[in-house]
Amino acid sequence: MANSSRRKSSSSPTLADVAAHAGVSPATVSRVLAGNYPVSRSANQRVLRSIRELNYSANTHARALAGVQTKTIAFILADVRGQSFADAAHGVEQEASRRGWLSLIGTTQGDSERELALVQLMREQRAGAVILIGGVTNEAADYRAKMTDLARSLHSAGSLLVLCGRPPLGDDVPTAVIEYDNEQGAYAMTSHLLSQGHRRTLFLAGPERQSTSMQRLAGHRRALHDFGVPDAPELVEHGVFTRASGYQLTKNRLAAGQDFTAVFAATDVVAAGVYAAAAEFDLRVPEDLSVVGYDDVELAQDLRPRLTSVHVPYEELGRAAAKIALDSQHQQPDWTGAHRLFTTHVVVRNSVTRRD
Amino acid sequence: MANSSRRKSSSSPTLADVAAHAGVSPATVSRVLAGNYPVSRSANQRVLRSIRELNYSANTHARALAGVQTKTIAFILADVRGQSFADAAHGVEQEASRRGWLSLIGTTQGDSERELALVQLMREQRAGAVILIGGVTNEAADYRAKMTDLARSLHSAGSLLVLCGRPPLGDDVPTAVIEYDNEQGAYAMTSHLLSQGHRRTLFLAGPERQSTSMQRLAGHRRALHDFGVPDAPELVEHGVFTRASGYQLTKNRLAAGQDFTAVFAATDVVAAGVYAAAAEFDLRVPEDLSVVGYDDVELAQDLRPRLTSVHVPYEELGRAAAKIALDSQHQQPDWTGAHRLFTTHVVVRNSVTRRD
DNA sequence: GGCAGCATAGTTAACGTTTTCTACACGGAG
DNA sequence: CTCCGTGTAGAAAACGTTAACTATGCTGCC
Repeated sequence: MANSSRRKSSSSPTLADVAAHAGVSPATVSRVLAGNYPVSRSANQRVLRSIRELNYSANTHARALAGVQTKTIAFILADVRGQSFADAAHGVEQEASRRGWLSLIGTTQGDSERELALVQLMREQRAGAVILIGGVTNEAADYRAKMTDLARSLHSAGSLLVLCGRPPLGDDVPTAVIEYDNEQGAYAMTSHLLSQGHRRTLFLAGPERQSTSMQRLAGHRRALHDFGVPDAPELVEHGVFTRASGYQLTKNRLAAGQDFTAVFAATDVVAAGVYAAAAEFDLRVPEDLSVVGYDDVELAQDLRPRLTSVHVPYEELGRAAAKIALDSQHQQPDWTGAHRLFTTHVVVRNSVTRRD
Repeated sequence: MANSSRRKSSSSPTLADVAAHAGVSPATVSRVLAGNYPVSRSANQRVLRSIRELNYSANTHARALAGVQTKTIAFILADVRGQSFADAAHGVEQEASRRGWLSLIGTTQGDSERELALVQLMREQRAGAVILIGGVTNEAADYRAKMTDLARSLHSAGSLLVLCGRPPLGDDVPTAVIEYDNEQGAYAMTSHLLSQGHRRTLFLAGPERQSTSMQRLAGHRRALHDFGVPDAPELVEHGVFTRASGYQLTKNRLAAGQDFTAVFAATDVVAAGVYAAAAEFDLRVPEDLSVVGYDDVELAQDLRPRLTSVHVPYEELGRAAAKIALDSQHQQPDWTGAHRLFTTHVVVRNSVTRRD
């Protein structure tokens, strides 16, 4: 009495199955579901009951194919384990779910090839918007060209590419950009260090070709220059944004003999590594070594001494990105890209001491 | 010369557009893409060139509708910001991408309604597998029934529901289960505390109806019982798995007068909150108050003193879940559910002192 | 020299929705 | 008593792929 199709007895029921079960046409079922067309009370109830009895759920792909927009927003980041990006992801998620959108997270592990592939994938999936969070690792012309193409094709498909915490692709590329002042934050932090008398600061940067890393380093250098402190290339080390990296780099430096009074870690978790290395060499923070970080994640308050850091409003950044992406849905197709810049500021805690 | 369709001049090019541009039939283009059928050298090249020139990308929805399996694995967790789940997510991601699958993360914020909706959504999206990580918040019959239905319908669609770190739904429900010994870990930790002479331990549990929280509490109670320590309901507080919760709960307790020598926090980040509260009352850890946590995330090593915690192999958990989910793809449809149990163990650091 | 077999190519029917178009009663107004 | 909205229903055409059929020259074998 129930299903007449034999071949797919084990597959999910389709709209046609529901229609047959309820004794109406497929169109009527679709209408009950959409609720955008008058359907008689009795038909409505029968359909609803059949849906429940057959445990029917619509096939999103068919639905998408028929032209219904998939309310999906994608955001792509390097690694979920980084507290800062997780915060941003949370912001995106929050804003998206508030509007009834589904959000998907994809991770690149810092690989720009994988990043391109993911954006491409999201374009194929017809995501309503794609948000890219975090610095760019690859500034090769080839990469830029490909990403530009993707931005254009996303845009022409009614979607939008949002660049969050990374440099724009160019004025003629249809993207929205959300930035925070990386360079300025580092400038302020280094100024703070200098004002406390630190003339030799070890800067633990991120990867050498990573935009976030380079911007922070640039801010640091500019402050040094403005304060008339000569550039000391030997006081810059490149690593990755992990605790292990901070630990290893610091340990190596300390083993080679300490010739700096402070360490500026590119990230709070890197700073945690610095703390660990310092402890191993029986160096007290901040008495023997001052340490500062960047991002101001929760961890900064749990380290002892509490870590002086640069605050970045990651969650808000994510929320703003989602907001722009979602708002663009109702805009004209010729909508011109938004550009927002968030500010950063130094949060002073107890990890820096005065030196003379 | 290029596109003849006018209505959709701004939309993405379709396979038919490519075919027209290359002067071949749609089928040939599809074959070039799939590479599962002989195509002449010349046709192949023309198609490839047209694809590049038109910047074509296949519509996943149409593809999925035509029966091609979407290589997508979904994993659903409460909150990306939790370090432990992020680790698990990383494990899943790692394993999935290793096999060329895309993984999507969805978050529930601990809301079981949202969890059901997400699984439903993933079922609609025809995900190859759905992994649920973390404890269940709702044990209502209604919830169980719905999740059971979803598991069945996922299974009958050739997909699989993997329950990770949460109790099974029942023997007759087609799911795979990955667990870790929550109860045993808590038992071991409380035993450790008792062996150090702590007779009054404040247990900071998670939400009252949360399986992980309840299992840890059960282990704690069993140890108490086995050591002949009378049950003290006033020494159990329920909160959530955040630093703020641990901080507030401990502060309240401390303000009311300390009648315990140790705190067992349900989670490392909760323990971080305990540290903060203790510091505010000028209590030294562990001299004045011993503290232990659960999960053994990176943070445990950054707290001072270093936190004694129960190690849970989250990343491995995630990897195992993905492995089972992906392996099931090649299995018989009547494949019976796997069940794996990971063990946990106490990692002793410096946050507990002896009491007599 | 007819014909099986093979390498290519095109036709066409799914796949499961949504969304026009039609279709048909049923009232009430002229 | 016709005619026209109006409320409700079904038929059928998209949507963009894939895959199962056909269709066509060839090559080479009896």
